[in-house]
Amino acid sequence: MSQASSFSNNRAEDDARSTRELIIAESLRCFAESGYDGTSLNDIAAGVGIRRPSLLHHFASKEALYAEVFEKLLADWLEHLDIAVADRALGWAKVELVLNAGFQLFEDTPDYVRMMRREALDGGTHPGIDLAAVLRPLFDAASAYFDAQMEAGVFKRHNSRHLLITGYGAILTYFSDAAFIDGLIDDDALTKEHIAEHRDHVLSFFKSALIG
Amino acid sequence: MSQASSFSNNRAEDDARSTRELIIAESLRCFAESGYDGTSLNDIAAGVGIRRPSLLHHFASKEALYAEVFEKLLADWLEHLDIAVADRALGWAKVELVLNAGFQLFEDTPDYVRMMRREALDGGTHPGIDLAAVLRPLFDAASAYFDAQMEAGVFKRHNSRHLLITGYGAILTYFSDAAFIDGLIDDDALTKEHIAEHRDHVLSFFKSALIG
DNA sequence: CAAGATACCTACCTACTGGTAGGTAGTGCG
DNA sequence: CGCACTACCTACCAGTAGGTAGGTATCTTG
Repeated sequence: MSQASSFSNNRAEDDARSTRELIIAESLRCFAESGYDGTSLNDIAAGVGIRRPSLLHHFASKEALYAEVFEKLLADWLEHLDIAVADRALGWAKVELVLNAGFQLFEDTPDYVRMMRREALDGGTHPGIDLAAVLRPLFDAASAYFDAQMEAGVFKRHNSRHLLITGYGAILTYFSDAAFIDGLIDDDALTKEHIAEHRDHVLSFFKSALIG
Repeated sequence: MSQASSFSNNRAEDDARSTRELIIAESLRCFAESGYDGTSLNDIAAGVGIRRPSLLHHFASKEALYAEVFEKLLADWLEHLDIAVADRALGWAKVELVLNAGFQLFEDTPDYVRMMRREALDGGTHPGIDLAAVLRPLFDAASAYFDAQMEAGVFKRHNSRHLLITGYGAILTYFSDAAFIDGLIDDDALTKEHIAEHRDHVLSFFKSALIG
Protein backbone atom coordinates (compact mmCIF):
# COMPACT_ATOMS: atom_id res chain seq x y z
CA MET A 1 0.00 0.00 0.00
CA SER A 2 2.79 2.39 0.88
CA GLN A 3 4.88 3.95 -1.84
CA ALA A 4 8.02 2.74 -0.14
CA SER A 5 7.11 -0.94 -0.37
CA SER A 6 6.20 -0.60 -4.06
CA PHE A 7 9.89 -0.10 -4.68
CA SER A 8 10.84 -3.29 -2.88
CA ASN A 9 11.47 -4.98 -6.20
CA ASN A 10 14.87 -3.30 -5.89
CA ARG A 11 17.46 -4.55 -3.45
CA ALA A 12 16.17 -4.49 0.11
CA GLU A 13 19.13 -2.47 1.31
CA ASP A 14 18.48 0.26 -1.24
CA ASP A 15 14.91 0.48 -0.10
CA ALA A 16 15.96 0.59 3.53
CA ARG A 17 18.38 3.42 2.95
CA SER A 18 15.82 5.25 0.90
CA THR A 19 13.12 5.07 3.58
CA ARG A 20 15.60 6.18 6.22
CA GLU A 21 16.52 9.12 4.04
CA LEU A 22 12.89 9.96 3.42
CA ILE A 23 12.31 9.97 7.17
CA ILE A 24 15.31 12.20 7.78
CA ALA A 25 14.24 14.61 5.06
CA GLU A 26 10.68 14.80 6.36
CA SER A 27 11.92 15.17 9.94
CA LEU A 28 14.08 18.10 8.91
CA ARG A 29 11.09 19.76 7.29
CA CYS A 30 8.90 19.22 10.36
CA PHE A 31 11.50 20.13 12.99
CA ALA A 32 12.40 23.29 11.04
CA GLU A 33 8.77 24.24 10.59
CA SER A 34 7.32 23.37 14.00
CA GLY A 35 10.21 22.61 16.33
CA TYR A 36 10.84 19.49 18.37
CA ASP A 37 7.81 19.74 20.62
CA GLY A 38 5.55 20.91 17.82
CA THR A 39 6.36 17.86 15.73
CA SER A 40 4.86 14.46 16.49
CA LEU A 41 6.17 11.19 15.17
CA ASN A 42 2.77 10.78 13.53
CA ASP A 43 3.36 13.98 11.55
CA ILE A 44 6.66 12.68 10.26
CA ALA A 45 5.39 9.19 9.55
CA ALA A 46 2.40 10.58 7.68
CA GLY A 47 4.69 12.78 5.60
CA VAL A 48 6.69 9.73 4.61
CA GLY A 49 3.61 7.59 4.02
CA ILE A 50 4.14 5.03 6.77
CA ARG A 51 2.88 4.48 10.35
CA ARG A 52 4.58 5.60 13.52
CA PRO A 53 5.68 2.09 14.59
CA SER A 54 7.36 1.62 11.21
CA LEU A 55 9.21 4.86 11.74
CA LEU A 56 10.34 3.63 15.15
CA HIS A 57 11.64 0.52 13.45
CA HIS A 58 14.22 2.74 11.72
CA PHE A 59 14.99 5.02 14.66
CA ALA A 60 15.11 4.00 18.30
CA SER A 61 13.26 7.07 19.59
CA LYS A 62 12.20 10.60 18.75
CA GLU A 63 15.30 11.90 20.51
CA ALA A 64 17.54 9.59 18.47
CA LEU A 65 15.87 10.68 15.25
CA TYR A 66 16.30 14.35 16.14
CA ALA A 67 19.93 13.80 17.04
CA GLU A 68 20.62 12.07 13.74
CA VAL A 69 18.94 14.80 11.70
CA PHE A 70 20.95 17.39 13.57
CA GLU A 71 24.21 15.54 13.10
CA LYS A 72 23.55 15.38 9.39
CA LEU A 73 22.87 19.12 9.40
CA LEU A 74 26.17 19.88 11.10
CA ALA A 75 28.11 17.43 8.93
CA ASP A 76 26.69 18.98 5.74
CA TRP A 77 27.49 22.48 6.91
CA LEU A 78 31.00 21.73 8.05
CA GLU A 79 31.74 19.86 4.84
CA HIS A 80 30.58 22.75 2.64
CA LEU A 81 32.16 25.49 4.74
CA ASP A 82 35.46 23.67 5.08
CA ILE A 83 35.98 23.99 1.35
CA ALA A 84 35.71 27.76 1.61
CA VAL A 85 37.62 27.97 4.88
CA ALA A 86 40.47 25.84 3.55
CA ASP A 87 41.01 28.19 0.60
CA ARG A 88 44.30 30.05 0.92
CA ALA A 89 42.83 33.41 -0.01
CA LEU A 90 43.69 36.28 2.34
CA GLY A 91 42.21 39.55 3.52
CA TRP A 92 38.76 40.49 2.29
CA ALA A 93 38.82 37.87 -0.49
CA LYS A 94 38.65 35.06 2.05
CA VAL A 95 35.81 36.68 3.98
CA GLU A 96 33.88 37.13 0.75
CA LEU A 97 34.54 33.51 -0.18
CA VAL A 98 33.20 32.19 3.12
CA LEU A 99 30.20 34.51 3.14
CA ASN A 100 29.30 33.51 -0.39
CA ALA A 101 29.61 29.85 0.48
CA GLY A 102 27.37 30.41 3.49
CA PHE A 103 24.72 32.24 1.50
CA GLN A 104 24.72 29.56 -1.18
CA LEU A 105 24.39 26.84 1.46
CA PHE A 106 21.61 28.60 3.36
CA GLU A 107 19.76 29.34 0.13
CA ASP A 108 19.87 25.65 -0.72
CA THR A 109 18.80 24.47 2.72
CA PRO A 110 16.83 27.13 4.59
CA ASP A 111 15.27 24.40 6.73
CA TYR A 112 18.73 23.73 8.16
CA VAL A 113 18.93 27.35 9.27
CA ARG A 114 15.56 27.27 10.99
CA MET A 115 16.37 24.04 12.79
CA MET A 116 19.76 25.35 13.81
CA ARG A 117 18.15 28.57 15.10
CA ARG A 118 15.65 26.63 17.16
CA GLU A 119 18.51 24.62 18.62
CA ALA A 120 20.47 27.77 19.49
CA LEU A 121 17.31 29.24 20.97
CA ASP A 122 16.65 26.18 23.09
CA GLY A 123 20.25 26.30 24.23
CA GLY A 124 21.26 22.69 24.70
CA THR A 125 17.94 21.29 25.80
CA HIS A 126 18.31 18.23 23.61
CA PRO A 127 20.57 15.62 25.18
CA GLY A 128 23.66 14.56 23.29
CA ILE A 129 23.74 17.75 21.22
CA ASP A 130 26.24 20.49 21.99
CA LEU A 131 26.12 22.94 19.15
CA ALA A 132 28.58 25.38 20.65
CA ALA A 133 31.18 22.68 21.32
CA VAL A 134 31.12 21.65 17.66
CA LEU A 135 31.30 25.16 16.26
CA ARG A 136 33.77 26.54 18.73
CA PRO A 137 36.93 25.47 16.88
CA LEU A 138 35.61 27.25 13.80
CA PHE A 139 34.72 30.26 15.91
CA ASP A 140 38.15 30.43 17.48
CA ALA A 141 39.92 29.96 14.15
CA ALA A 142 37.83 32.68 12.50
CA SER A 143 38.44 34.98 15.45
CA ALA A 144 42.19 34.41 15.17
CA TYR A 145 42.05 35.10 11.44
CA PHE A 146 40.34 38.45 11.95
CA ASP A 147 42.71 39.40 14.75
CA ALA A 148 45.71 38.65 12.53
CA GLN A 149 44.32 40.66 9.63
CA MET A 150 43.53 43.57 11.91
CA GLU A 151 46.96 43.38 13.46
CA ALA A 152 48.45 43.49 9.96
CA GLY A 153 46.37 46.56 9.18
CA VAL A 154 44.36 44.80 6.46
CA PHE A 155 41.09 45.27 8.36
CA LYS A 156 40.04 48.14 10.57
CA ARG A 157 40.08 47.33 14.27
CA HIS A 158 36.99 45.64 15.69
CA ASN A 159 36.33 43.14 18.46
CA SER A 160 36.77 39.98 16.40
CA ARG A 161 34.61 37.73 18.57
CA HIS A 162 31.70 40.14 18.66
CA LEU A 163 32.21 40.79 14.98
CA LEU A 164 31.65 37.10 14.33
CA ILE A 165 28.56 37.01 16.52
CA THR A 166 27.20 40.04 14.69
CA GLY A 167 27.84 38.37 11.36
CA TYR A 168 26.28 35.12 12.51
CA GLY A 169 23.15 36.97 13.55
CA ALA A 170 23.00 39.17 10.48
CA ILE A 171 23.21 36.31 8.03
CA LEU A 172 21.29 33.47 9.67
CA THR A 173 18.43 35.70 10.73
CA TYR A 174 17.52 36.48 7.14
CA PHE A 175 16.86 32.79 6.54
CA SER A 176 15.53 31.73 9.92
CA ASP A 177 13.08 34.61 10.17
CA ALA A 178 12.19 34.67 6.47
CA ALA A 179 8.49 34.22 7.20
CA PHE A 180 8.54 37.35 9.36
CA ILE A 181 10.62 39.30 6.84
CA ASP A 182 8.09 38.37 4.15
CA GLY A 183 5.63 40.53 6.02
CA LEU A 184 8.07 43.43 6.30
CA ILE A 185 9.04 43.61 2.64
CA ASP A 186 5.65 42.39 1.42
CA ASP A 187 7.18 39.68 -0.73
CA ASP A 188 8.77 36.24 -0.49
CA ALA A 189 12.13 36.84 1.16
CA LEU A 190 13.55 33.55 -0.09
CA THR A 191 13.40 34.19 -3.83
CA LYS A 192 16.74 33.99 -5.60
CA GLU A 193 16.59 37.74 -6.21
CA HIS A 194 15.89 38.81 -2.64
CA ILE A 195 18.54 36.50 -1.25
CA ALA A 196 21.05 37.90 -3.73
CA GLU A 197 20.01 41.40 -2.67
CA HIS A 198 20.62 40.60 0.97
CA ARG A 199 23.89 38.87 0.21
CA ASP A 200 25.09 41.89 -1.75
CA HIS A 201 24.09 44.16 1.07
CA VAL A 202 25.82 42.12 3.76
CA LEU A 203 28.97 41.89 1.66
CA SER A 204 29.15 45.61 0.95
CA PHE A 205 28.12 46.50 4.50
CA PHE A 206 30.79 44.34 6.10
CA LYS A 207 33.38 45.42 3.55
CA SER A 208 32.51 49.00 4.34
CA ALA A 209 33.01 48.43 8.06
CA LEU A 210 36.18 46.36 7.68
CA ILE A 211 37.99 48.20 4.88
CA GLY A 212 36.07 51.42 4.27
CA MET B 1 -3.70 27.14 51.16
CA SER B 2 -2.35 28.90 48.09
CA GLN B 3 -0.11 31.91 48.52
CA ALA B 4 -2.42 33.98 46.37
CA SER B 5 -5.42 33.51 48.63
CA SER B 6 -3.39 34.37 51.72
CA PHE B 7 -3.29 37.91 50.37
CA SER B 8 -7.03 38.05 50.00
CA ASN B 9 -7.26 40.26 53.05
CA ASN B 10 -6.55 43.02 50.55
CA ARG B 11 -9.17 44.13 48.07
CA ALA B 12 -10.28 41.31 45.80
CA GLU B 13 -9.55 43.35 42.70
CA ASP B 14 -5.95 43.88 43.74
CA ASP B 15 -5.56 40.19 44.24
CA ALA B 16 -7.18 39.43 40.91
CA ARG B 17 -4.90 41.75 39.02
CA SER B 18 -1.93 40.43 40.86
CA THR B 19 -2.68 36.79 40.01
CA ARG B 20 -3.28 37.70 36.39
CA GLU B 21 0.06 39.47 36.33
CA LEU B 22 1.79 36.55 37.99
CA ILE B 23 0.35 34.27 35.31
CA ILE B 24 1.47 36.57 32.51
CA ALA B 25 4.96 36.86 33.98
CA GLU B 26 5.30 33.11 34.41
CA SER B 27 3.90 32.50 30.93
CA LEU B 28 6.49 34.82 29.45
CA ARG B 29 9.22 32.91 31.23
CA CYS B 30 7.92 29.55 30.03
CA PHE B 31 7.12 30.57 26.45
CA ALA B 32 10.53 32.22 26.12
CA GLU B 33 12.30 29.21 27.59
CA SER B 34 10.40 26.33 25.98
CA GLY B 35 8.18 27.81 23.28
CA TYR B 36 4.44 27.47 22.85
CA ASP B 37 4.33 23.71 22.30
CA GLY B 38 6.97 23.03 24.91
CA THR B 39 4.99 24.81 27.60
CA SER B 40 1.97 23.20 29.23
CA LEU B 41 -0.67 25.04 31.19
CA ASN B 42 0.30 22.85 34.12
CA ASP B 43 3.86 24.22 33.93
CA ILE B 44 2.59 27.78 34.10
CA ALA B 45 0.03 27.08 36.81
CA ALA B 46 2.65 25.29 38.91
CA GLY B 47 5.00 28.25 38.53
CA VAL B 48 2.30 30.57 39.83
CA GLY B 49 1.28 28.18 42.59
CA ILE B 50 -2.26 27.40 41.44
CA ARG B 51 -3.96 24.59 39.46
CA ARG B 52 -4.62 24.56 35.75
CA PRO B 53 -8.40 25.11 36.02
CA SER B 54 -7.76 28.19 38.16
CA LEU B 55 -5.48 29.51 35.47
CA LEU B 56 -8.20 28.91 32.89
CA HIS B 57 -10.50 30.95 35.10
CA HIS B 58 -8.33 33.98 34.30
CA PHE B 59 -7.68 33.21 30.63
CA ALA B 60 -10.12 31.61 28.24
CA SER B 61 -7.56 29.30 26.62
CA LYS B 62 -3.88 28.70 26.09
CA GLU B 63 -4.08 30.56 22.79
CA ALA B 64 -5.71 33.54 24.48
CA LEU B 65 -3.06 33.59 27.18
CA TYR B 66 -0.28 33.45 24.61
CA ALA B 67 -1.87 36.25 22.61
CA GLU B 68 -2.15 38.45 25.70
CA VAL B 69 1.45 37.86 26.72
CA PHE B 70 2.56 38.68 23.21
CA GLU B 71 0.46 41.83 23.04
CA LYS B 72 2.03 43.01 26.28
CA LEU B 73 5.47 42.30 24.83
CA LEU B 74 4.77 44.40 21.75
CA ALA B 75 3.14 47.20 23.74
CA ASP B 76 6.13 47.40 26.09
CA TRP B 77 8.59 47.45 23.22
CA LEU B 78 6.74 50.05 21.19
CA GLU B 79 6.31 52.24 24.23
CA HIS B 80 10.02 52.17 25.09
CA LEU B 81 11.25 52.50 21.52
CA ASP B 82 8.84 55.32 20.69
CA ILE B 83 10.60 57.51 23.22
CA ALA B 84 13.90 57.05 21.39
CA VAL B 85 12.32 57.18 17.93
CA ALA B 86 10.45 60.40 18.74
CA ASP B 87 13.67 62.20 19.70
CA ARG B 88 14.51 64.92 17.19
CA ALA B 89 18.17 63.97 16.98
CA LEU B 90 19.54 63.54 13.45
CA GLY B 91 22.22 61.60 11.63
CA TRP B 92 24.24 59.09 13.60
CA ALA B 93 23.11 60.52 16.97
CA LYS B 94 19.58 59.25 16.38
CA VAL B 95 20.75 55.79 15.34
CA GLU B 96 22.89 55.60 18.45
CA LEU B 97 19.96 56.71 20.59
CA VAL B 98 17.66 54.03 19.22
CA LEU B 99 20.30 51.30 19.39
CA ASN B 100 21.11 52.18 22.99
CA ALA B 101 17.42 52.16 23.90
CA GLY B 102 17.08 48.77 22.24
CA PHE B 103 20.07 47.30 24.06
CA GLN B 104 18.83 48.62 27.39
CA LEU B 105 15.37 47.17 26.75
CA PHE B 106 16.68 43.79 25.65
CA GLU B 107 19.06 43.64 28.59
CA ASP B 108 16.14 44.24 30.94
CA THR B 109 13.84 41.73 29.26
CA PRO B 110 15.81 39.04 27.43
CA ASP B 111 12.79 36.74 27.71
CA TYR B 112 10.91 39.12 25.43
CA VAL B 113 13.60 38.68 22.81
CA ARG B 114 13.47 34.92 22.94
CA MET B 115 9.69 34.87 22.72
CA MET B 116 9.75 37.34 19.86
CA ARG B 117 12.34 35.24 18.05
CA ARG B 118 10.29 32.11 18.42
CA GLU B 119 7.32 33.98 17.00
CA ALA B 120 9.35 35.24 14.03
CA LEU B 121 10.64 31.72 13.54
CA ASP B 122 7.18 30.21 13.62
CA GLY B 123 6.08 32.85 11.14
CA GLY B 124 2.50 33.62 12.00
CA THR B 125 1.46 30.19 13.21
CA HIS B 126 -0.40 31.63 16.19
CA PRO B 127 -3.82 32.95 15.21
CA GLY B 128 -4.57 36.60 15.85
CA ILE B 129 -0.90 37.56 15.94
CA ASP B 130 0.71 39.34 13.00
CA LEU B 131 4.09 40.54 14.12
CA ALA B 132 5.12 41.94 10.78
CA ALA B 133 1.94 43.98 10.42
CA VAL B 134 2.58 45.67 13.77
CA LEU B 135 6.25 46.39 13.14
CA ARG B 136 5.92 47.39 9.53
CA PRO B 137 5.14 51.08 10.11
CA LEU B 138 8.29 51.30 12.23
CA PHE B 139 10.23 49.44 9.57
CA ASP B 140 9.03 51.73 6.81
CA ALA B 141 9.68 54.86 8.86
CA ALA B 142 13.20 53.72 9.75
CA SER B 143 13.86 52.82 6.14
CA ALA B 144 12.73 56.27 5.02
CA TYR B 145 14.95 57.86 7.65
CA PHE B 146 18.04 56.04 6.42
CA ASP B 147 17.22 56.79 2.79
CA ALA B 148 16.90 60.49 3.59
CA GLN B 149 20.18 60.56 5.49
CA MET B 150 21.96 58.72 2.70
CA GLU B 151 20.44 61.01 0.11
CA ALA B 152 21.74 63.96 2.13
CA GLY B 153 25.19 62.42 2.20
CA VAL B 154 25.19 61.97 5.97
CA PHE B 155 25.44 58.19 5.67
CA LYS B 156 27.24 56.14 3.07
CA ARG B 157 24.94 54.46 0.56
CA HIS B 158 23.47 51.10 1.59
CA ASN B 159 20.21 49.30 0.89
CA SER B 160 18.21 50.74 3.77
CA ARG B 161 15.72 47.88 4.08
CA HIS B 162 18.39 45.21 4.09
CA LEU B 163 20.43 47.38 6.43
CA LEU B 164 17.55 47.28 8.90
CA ILE B 165 17.15 43.53 8.56
CA THR B 166 20.88 43.11 9.14
CA GLY B 167 20.68 45.28 12.25
CA TYR B 168 17.64 43.45 13.52
CA GLY B 169 19.46 40.16 13.18
CA ALA B 170 22.73 41.39 14.61
CA ILE B 171 21.19 42.80 17.75
CA LEU B 172 18.38 40.41 18.62
CA THR B 173 20.47 37.33 17.97
CA TYR B 174 22.85 38.17 20.77
CA PHE B 175 19.98 37.98 23.25
CA SER B 176 17.87 35.25 21.68
CA ASP B 177 20.80 32.89 21.19
CA ALA B 178 22.59 33.83 24.40
CA ALA B 179 22.63 30.24 25.64
CA PHE B 180 24.46 29.18 22.47
CA ILE B 181 26.84 32.15 22.61
CA ASP B 182 27.66 31.21 26.21
CA GLY B 183 29.26 28.10 24.80
CA LEU B 184 31.23 30.05 22.18
CA ILE B 185 32.75 32.61 24.52
CA ASP B 186 32.86 30.22 27.47
CA ASP B 187 31.09 32.65 29.78
CA ASP B 188 27.63 34.03 30.52
CA ALA B 189 26.79 36.23 27.53
CA LEU B 190 24.13 38.15 29.43
CA THR B 191 26.32 39.76 32.09
CA LYS B 192 26.21 43.55 32.13
CA GLU B 193 29.82 43.60 30.93
CA HIS B 194 29.40 41.28 27.96
CA ILE B 195 26.23 43.02 26.83
CA ALA B 196 28.04 46.37 27.02
CA GLU B 197 30.88 44.86 25.01
CA HIS B 198 28.52 43.69 22.31
CA ARG B 199 26.66 47.01 22.30
CA ASP B 200 29.92 48.90 21.90
CA HIS B 201 30.94 46.61 19.07
CA VAL B 202 27.64 46.94 17.23
CA LEU B 203 27.70 50.72 17.62
CA SER B 204 31.25 51.11 16.35
CA PHE B 205 30.75 48.51 13.61
CA PHE B 206 27.63 50.17 12.25
CA LYS B 207 29.13 53.63 12.60
CA SER B 208 32.15 52.38 10.71
CA ALA B 209 29.97 51.12 7.87
CA LEU B 210 27.66 54.14 7.77
CA ILE B 211 30.13 56.96 8.33
CA GLY B 212 33.60 55.43 8.13
C1' DC C 1 -28.04 38.59 56.87
C1' DA C 2 -28.77 37.40 51.85
C1' DA C 3 -27.23 37.63 46.91
C1' DG C 4 -23.75 37.74 43.78
C1' DA C 5 -19.26 37.60 42.26
C1' DT C 6 -14.45 35.99 42.54
C1' DA C 7 -10.88 32.70 42.93
C1' DC C 8 -9.75 28.68 43.78
C1' DC C 9 -10.35 23.44 44.08
C1' DT C 10 -11.06 18.10 42.72
C1' DA C 11 -12.72 15.03 39.35
C1' DC C 12 -13.49 14.11 34.97
C1' DC C 13 -13.57 14.20 29.64
C1' DT C 14 -11.58 13.38 24.99
C1' DA C 15 -7.66 13.52 22.07
C1' DC C 16 -3.17 12.61 21.34
C1' DT C 17 1.70 11.60 22.82
C1' DG C 18 5.93 8.35 22.56
C1' DG C 19 6.61 3.70 22.74
C1' DT C 20 5.74 -1.57 22.75
C1' DA C 21 3.79 -6.25 21.52
C1' DG C 22 2.96 -9.20 18.30
C1' DG C 23 1.80 -10.48 13.70
C1' DT C 24 2.47 -10.72 8.44
C1' DA C 25 4.15 -10.35 3.75
C1' DG C 26 8.19 -10.38 1.06
C1' DT C 27 13.29 -11.18 0.31
C1' DG C 28 17.99 -13.61 0.31
C1' DC C 29 20.38 -17.69 1.15
C1' DG C 30 22.01 -22.46 2.59
C1' DC D 1 12.07 -25.97 1.12
C1' DG D 2 13.13 -23.73 5.64
C1' DC D 3 15.38 -20.23 8.28
C1' DA D 4 16.45 -15.57 9.26
C1' DC D 5 15.79 -10.94 8.28
C1' DT D 6 13.58 -6.59 6.86
C1' DA D 7 9.87 -3.46 6.65
C1' DC D 8 5.77 -2.72 7.43
C1' DC D 9 1.17 -3.26 9.88
C1' DT D 10 -2.85 -3.17 13.75
C1' DA D 11 -3.78 -2.96 18.50
C1' DC D 12 -2.58 -1.66 22.63
C1' DC D 13 -0.27 0.80 26.82
C1' DA D 14 0.51 4.51 30.27
C1' DG D 15 1.02 9.31 30.49
C1' DT D 16 -0.24 13.96 29.50
C1' DA D 17 -2.40 17.54 26.86
C1' DG D 18 -6.20 21.32 26.88
C1' DG D 19 -10.54 22.03 28.58
C1' DT D 20 -15.09 21.44 31.34
C1' DA D 21 -18.35 20.40 35.27
C1' DG D 22 -19.47 21.29 39.44
C1' DG D 23 -18.43 22.46 44.12
C1' DT D 24 -16.54 25.47 48.15
C1' DA D 25 -14.63 29.28 50.65
C1' DT D 26 -14.14 34.16 50.74
C1' DC D 27 -15.16 38.90 49.85
C1' DT D 28 -18.41 42.85 48.37
C1' DT D 29 -22.53 44.97 48.29
C1' DG D 30 -27.47 45.88 49.15
